[in-house]
Amino acid sequence: MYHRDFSTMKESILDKNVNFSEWYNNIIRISKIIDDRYPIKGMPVYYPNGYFAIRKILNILENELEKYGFEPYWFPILIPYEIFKRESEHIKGFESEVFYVTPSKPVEEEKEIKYILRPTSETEMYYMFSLWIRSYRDLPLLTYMTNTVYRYETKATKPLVRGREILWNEAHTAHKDLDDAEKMIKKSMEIYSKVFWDHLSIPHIWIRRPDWDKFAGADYTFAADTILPDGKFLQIGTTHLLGRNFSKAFNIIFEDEHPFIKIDKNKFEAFNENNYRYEIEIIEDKIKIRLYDNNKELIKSYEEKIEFDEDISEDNKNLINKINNIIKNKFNEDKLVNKKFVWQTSFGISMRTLSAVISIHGDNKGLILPFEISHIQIIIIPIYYSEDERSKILKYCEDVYNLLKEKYRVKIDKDDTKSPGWKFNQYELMGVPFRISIGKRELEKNTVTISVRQYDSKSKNYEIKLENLLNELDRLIIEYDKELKERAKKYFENKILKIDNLKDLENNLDKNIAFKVPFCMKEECAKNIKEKYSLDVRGTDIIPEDAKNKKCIFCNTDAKYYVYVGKSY
RNA sequence: GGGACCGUAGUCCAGCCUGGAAGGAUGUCGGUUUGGGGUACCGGUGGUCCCGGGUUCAAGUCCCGGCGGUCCCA
Repeated sequence: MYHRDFSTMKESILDKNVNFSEWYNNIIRISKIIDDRYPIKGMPVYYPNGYFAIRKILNILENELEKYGFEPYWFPILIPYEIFKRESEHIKGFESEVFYVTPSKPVEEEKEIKYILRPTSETEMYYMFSLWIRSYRDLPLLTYMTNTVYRYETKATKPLVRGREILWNEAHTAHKDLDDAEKMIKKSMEIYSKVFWDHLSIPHIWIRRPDWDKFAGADYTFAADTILPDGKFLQIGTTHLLGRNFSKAFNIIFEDEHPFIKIDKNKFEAFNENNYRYEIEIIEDKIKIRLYDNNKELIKSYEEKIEFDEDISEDNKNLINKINNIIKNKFNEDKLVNKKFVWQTSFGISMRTLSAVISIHGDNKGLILPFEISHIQIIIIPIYYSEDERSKILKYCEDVYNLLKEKYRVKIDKDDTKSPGWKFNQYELMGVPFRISIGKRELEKNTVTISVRQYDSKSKNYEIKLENLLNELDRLIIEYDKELKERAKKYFENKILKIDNLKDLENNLDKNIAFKVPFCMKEECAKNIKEKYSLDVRGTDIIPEDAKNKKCIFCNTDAKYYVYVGKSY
């Protein structure tokens, strides 16, 4: 059942709507995406049809990042264990699933761990960031790395979805203040949505993860979730505001123009030479300043009225001067320190994206790939009945191939041992968008027959004169991707049901959909939901939707926000 | 983290309960035929029965451990 060859296609059970999980497991093998016979759990081998698509997706992303000013870096695959341990929350989140590396054949007595395989690259990169960053002029630092990371998954693995080796692109940035870092978070979501929707037609929503589910070491995490045909959420991209958690652990410090640091919407802080902390809060027309010592004890507090100014930022010279003067005059402070920890973000997209493409666009005949990422975009299939015809038709195929090869990834299948019908089915299975059949008919009329991959039905055929081929292709490709996108949009329309009571949820549990419901935002309640319904609380909208006049549909206490709940991968 | 099921030819499987000669289909190779939606036939080829240990005169089959896979629950 697990490793079907093309030959057994007729017998195989491949109904996406009846048993999605089985359909997925079969399709990724028979459509030449992966070969998971490699004898390590969670580490399959990727065939060209799969690896090419993964690389292409990551290339699209790299281009988008570079347009915004990101630059590629390469860091080693090994991280010294000592460095990995530095950020306490981070290590808590990852230590149980890292691969530990011993530098040579381990001797029984020497069990000391020296290195780990990177499970994600924050720690190794930020070790270097602390050496590179000196001045505000070094910021923002915008880096990305397309690489592999390793996580020791012990339980169920699923090709492309959960494995021990992950191909992905991770971006890491450092900024002078919170505003700048949050702008980056916004931009990262824009870039990712462009990749998911504009290029790959994957419908998705951005969700603010609840605190108990955020990235280890982050202040908050936003995730792009899509929903697969079985109604389960699949996370396909994440972006994290790391705040100053890592810069404090790794000592990533820069010297700024001025000493004030924006730490919240209307809060600043600053430090004096003794490392005493000033907290400056601006509320409507008041400015409040508090001074804390090293033990976080309040030493002095002061407030006064100011003219309200909309622009609360370090760039507002008026405001900064005002604060400076108060501190100088009322707190007798000569010098505030300009050295600050950087604000950081990190975000990533992995090959999981391909599993979403396969799951959402594919049908019972096989894969359907967006034109841009298909390894073979156009397959030419010669059809002939005699030796004499064969050479003429192959020559004609070569002519068509030469016409297309500059612009498209095109291939002629000259294999005589397979019938044309067999080939039609094989390339549809592999998700090749366009087929060009060339036989006697086309040869005589100087045309080609283009067949376009259709969802769950036979290809649509167009007979086109050779001189119109390039123009017609342009048009058909746009139409192909447009249909793909419209189908995906329609697919997603009824995937999330917004409801206010538990009965409606219970009645729809078997409908392969997700839900949006009023929720109390308590972790304990989320745990109960998981236990009782196997549903995860995925989080709120990025700007949470208010549910203050509602009751949490699970525990019936006052609700705070609407959250997304559903089964998940 | 807990549980269920599974691993036999390149692939998909039967055989295991009840121990006694390694099977089928498909692929692959040679040939004939066929070719516009998975041609048909003839002949050949293909096995560390996942690995290690145990029980037994005898293990694919029973027992234990590991590796790998699928699913369910947390």
